[in-house]
Amino acid sequence: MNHSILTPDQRRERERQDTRQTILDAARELFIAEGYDGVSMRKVARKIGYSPTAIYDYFVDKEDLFLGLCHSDFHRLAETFVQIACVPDPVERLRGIGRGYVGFGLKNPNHYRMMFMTAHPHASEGKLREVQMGKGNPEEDAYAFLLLTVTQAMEAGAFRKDLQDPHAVAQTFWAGTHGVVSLHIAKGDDDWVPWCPIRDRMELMLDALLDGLLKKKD
Amino acid sequence: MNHSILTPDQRRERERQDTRQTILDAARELFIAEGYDGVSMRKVARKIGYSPTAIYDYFVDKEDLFLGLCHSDFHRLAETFVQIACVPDPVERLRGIGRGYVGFGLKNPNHYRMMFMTAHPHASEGKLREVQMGKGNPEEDAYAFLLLTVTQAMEAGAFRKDLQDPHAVAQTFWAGTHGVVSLHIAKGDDDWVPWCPIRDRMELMLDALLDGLLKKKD
DNA sequence: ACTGTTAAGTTAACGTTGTTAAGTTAACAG
DNA sequence: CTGTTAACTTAACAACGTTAACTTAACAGT
Repeated sequence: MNHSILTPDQRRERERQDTRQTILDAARELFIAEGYDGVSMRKVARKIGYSPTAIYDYFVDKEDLFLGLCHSDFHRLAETFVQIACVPDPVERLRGIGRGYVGFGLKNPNHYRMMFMTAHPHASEGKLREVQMGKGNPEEDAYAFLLLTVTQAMEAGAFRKDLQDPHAVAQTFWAGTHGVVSLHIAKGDDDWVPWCPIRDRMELMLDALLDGLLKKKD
Repeated sequence: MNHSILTPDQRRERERQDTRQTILDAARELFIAEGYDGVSMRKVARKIGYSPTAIYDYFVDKEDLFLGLCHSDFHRLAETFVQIACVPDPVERLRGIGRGYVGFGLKNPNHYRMMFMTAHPHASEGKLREVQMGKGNPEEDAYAFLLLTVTQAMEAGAFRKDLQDPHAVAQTFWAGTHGVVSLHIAKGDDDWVPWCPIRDRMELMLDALLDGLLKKKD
């Protein structure tokens, strides 16, 4: 092990990343359990035995801390999509993307909420956040992957011929799957709507939406 | 005017409702402009020249105040739907419901957010809230109206014959429209996705989803 | 006209929040 | 040995939602 030959600078940098990760781990556990508003900086600090203000040496504010978590979740989402890339039929691939997307939201409801159900001011003020969240990051990659798949299906002549804009199709597909998962997260516990099983809703959405977008075989 | 023949009890009750409405009006304006988290009880009170705690004589807490606003918004949404009831073709009526629903969300994004994009604990604790938000209120009515329209279209034989559960169809339709409007509210300002016009997205969603649900004419 | 009750509204306060400023401590570089 | 810097702490600020205790005025009953 090259443990002892590290320069002090290197060692300090590694310790810094370790501490950063410790904060992230504790914060993740809390955010998953209690949601964004249910977690305070003081709670996170108490959990790792630090003072609340120490966190500000690693994250500029509370949102930045949560965004740090979302960052790796975007990565996981993109990884899910990459696994789907090997499915040969582009339409089947689309279905897989939909299932992966909904499944991701059901597994990480609080992060999904932060990622896709709350507006971030990011673009208008700070530029640091633009770099962190802007084009080229995993979220962009996820949309880019969806767009690519739609384009491939389009080139294969799978869609209705009046559908020429891959963005329109991709965004509609996204909206459909997002509707299923976000409605479930926000309202799935309300018992005055006799909800069908979430899996059925997902499959029906994929079936109907794709069927309505695809070229009719006659 | 029967102003002077009111008993003191009646007059006081009317004044109470007036004050309540004053609070609601001020709160609405603020909530629409600044969103739920951007508004504090103190801000509302300052706007109407009352002390912050006076509001608590009319609303049990901040959420209750906002729910009071949502209440009338649900009413307005239901009214929009009632206007659609006269459209003869049930499928066209469904399309109208979708347009009305999305339009409502675009016009009242902050209220839409509170109504459909945030989970309320309501069911598990207080019973006052159950009465206010439970079955029979306009939100239920809106869903009931959608369900009724779906059922009518189903009885008219408009849907694929493998679709037997009107709840499944209604919830999928809801999810589709909700996906369009909620994604726009949460992410419509992000410029790293080249969004199509929201109206196009809505129409394509309605087209594709309905087409995928309806019986094929062959 | 006096009295008790009640509603409407106030001020003061509690505990919590996100965040900043200033200070401490220890490790490093020259 | 000294100056610098990173890591971390304590103290504090302003704002929050909310409660408790109080004042003020209008009413009902006698």
